[in-house]
Amino acid sequence: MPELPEVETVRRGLAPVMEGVVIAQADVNRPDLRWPFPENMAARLTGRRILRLGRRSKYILADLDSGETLLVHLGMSGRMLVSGDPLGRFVHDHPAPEKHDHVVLHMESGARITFNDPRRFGAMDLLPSDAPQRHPLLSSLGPEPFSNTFDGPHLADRLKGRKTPIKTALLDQKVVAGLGNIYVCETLFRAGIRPDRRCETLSRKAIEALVPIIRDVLSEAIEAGGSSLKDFRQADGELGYFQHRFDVYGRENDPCHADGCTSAIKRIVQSGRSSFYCPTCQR
DNA sequence: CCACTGACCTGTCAGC
DNA sequence: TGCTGACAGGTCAGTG
Repeated sequence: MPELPEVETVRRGLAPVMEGVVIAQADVNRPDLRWPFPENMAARLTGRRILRLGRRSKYILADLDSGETLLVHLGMSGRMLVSGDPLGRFVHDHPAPEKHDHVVLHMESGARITFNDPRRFGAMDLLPSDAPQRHPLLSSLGPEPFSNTFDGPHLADRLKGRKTPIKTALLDQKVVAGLGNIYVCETLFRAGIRPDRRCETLSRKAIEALVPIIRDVLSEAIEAGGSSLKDFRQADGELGYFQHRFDVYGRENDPCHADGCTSAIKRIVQSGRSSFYCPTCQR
């Protein structure tokens, strides 16, 4: 579900409750999510202090004092909810257990982190902290959108001559990490480019101009606490608010937001996924 | 290497 | 009310 802004929002919510704190107990309620959990995951988490909570693309990475890092992916419907923090930053009482609470971390502080994922497209794994990039899920990821290695020339080189639609290319995590369906649609609206436009027909200048737009869209979404459609919640259970600012995503037949434009937003399906765009503003 | 398809799961909603 | 089918934020394996 969650794209980079939602994952970053969750990470920021979890960090004050998890960083520097020992995992007193780990409940692992089933053998797998999308893939089997690593061997003895509960035992490898129990008693370990979390040194730092990081993020790479849509993955949350918790460095442990054992030299291992816990990798968490929220898939489409995953949530990580905090309850019962005694320091009062999270006032929520522990909720009653729910159907899809697959992993529960009981922190030494009294806080509890519940991983709930109805569709089970999420994942957890343990990897060596000193070489996270060797993990198969991380090894072929492209640059982080906010890093210095993601810039106009990189993107232009990466897309040069490709016949694939720009929408598909921006969803490709090897090109840039962290974009998903929502933020690609919003980016292309701001850029004035139709989602079905083939990369090879775009000028180098037009491709380079996408870089600051991608950063703007993502940082505005992080600022708003992500986007809540059906499932997404921040770590404290609150909704995100960026969905109120969508220009195109989910707005089929609604009026275009651009000044003076009287067109309605269109929806098309590209490689099995919906794309939304304004047929007048995007060419 | 590139481009496309189907698969993994469950829940929700629209339409009949 | 109840059934059916379409659809959902992601990503991988398999095919040509």
